[in-house]
Amino acid sequence: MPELPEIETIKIELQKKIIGSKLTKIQILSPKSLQNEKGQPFDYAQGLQGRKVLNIWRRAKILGIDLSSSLRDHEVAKQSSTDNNEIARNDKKVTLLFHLKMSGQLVWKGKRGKGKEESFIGGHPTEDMLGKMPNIHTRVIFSFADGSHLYFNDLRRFGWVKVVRSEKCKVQSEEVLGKLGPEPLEKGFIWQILKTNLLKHKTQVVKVALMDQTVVAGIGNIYASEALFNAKIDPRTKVSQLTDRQIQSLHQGVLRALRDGIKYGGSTRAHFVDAQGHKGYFLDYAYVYGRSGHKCKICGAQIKKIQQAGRGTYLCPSCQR
DNA sequence: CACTTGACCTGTCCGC
DNA sequence: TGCGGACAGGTCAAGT
Repeated sequence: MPELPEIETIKIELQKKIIGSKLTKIQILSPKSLQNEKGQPFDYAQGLQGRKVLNIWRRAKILGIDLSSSLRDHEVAKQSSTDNNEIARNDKKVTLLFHLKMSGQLVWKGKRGKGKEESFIGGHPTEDMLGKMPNIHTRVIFSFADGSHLYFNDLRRFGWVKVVRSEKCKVQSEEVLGKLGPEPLEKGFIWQILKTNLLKHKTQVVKVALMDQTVVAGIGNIYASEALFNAKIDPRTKVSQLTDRQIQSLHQGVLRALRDGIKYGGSTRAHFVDAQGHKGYFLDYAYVYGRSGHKCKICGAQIKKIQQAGRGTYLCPSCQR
């Protein structure tokens, strides 16, 4: 379920696990999944070996892992293209960018302390989440000097990992990150900003505008439905019809949905220790998403599912009007 | 220009 | 049980 809260949780957990670790090996099981800045296959994995994890960050739904410059000199691989060598020059810092899209997962497995096996998973939920690793959906494996591994799994192969120059991320270049609006959980995201950005899409329906990454970064189909429920706004309302008061509620609704997502989705599902496999995840706590036909947790009315811009939207016809 | 649809992939679930 | 079709959390390009 990779929207902002899931990526945020992965960020926090991975920070605990791999900052300072040295990359020893990268295995590419699906060549299209590991890309260079241009989106072409990155075939110079050797250029990443020996680098250390400096920092892990998130922007919208993108996770970034900053790597140091290479500690050793590398022979230029004969088979690799010029482009890829340029990106992974051994004197330059590089960053791994991850986008999980619909079905991506990041799984970390390793031993900490006295040989105790630990695992962590974040992203799309599947039944046997900690089953075999790697499995048939594993696309890239990153191995570290301490014997731990980070697995990038992606059933539908929409997701990607990109190797980019760190300097491009510092300036938040559109070229590598895409066009992104404000980070909703940062201080500067006040309701007036939401209003200004929404009003650039006056004719659109509010739910569709909320999912536009240039309006607010990181909201996908689930949290858009949940935020509108929290705000008691009908998702079919045109942006131009919204009152200031409604935009204020929506602003609060967005924050609440995302924070709850981090609280529940994050901690209950994404954090696994000793393969204990908790089953609950954010959708168990959702008010409307995925609950069509069920009773509204607030008023008891039947939750309805409609179609907007080709995507499912869930609402409570009684609470949201 | 604004908005919708299709494509990218592979899997699951539901009805017949 | 088997089979076809609809559907799935994201995003970009192409089409209307």
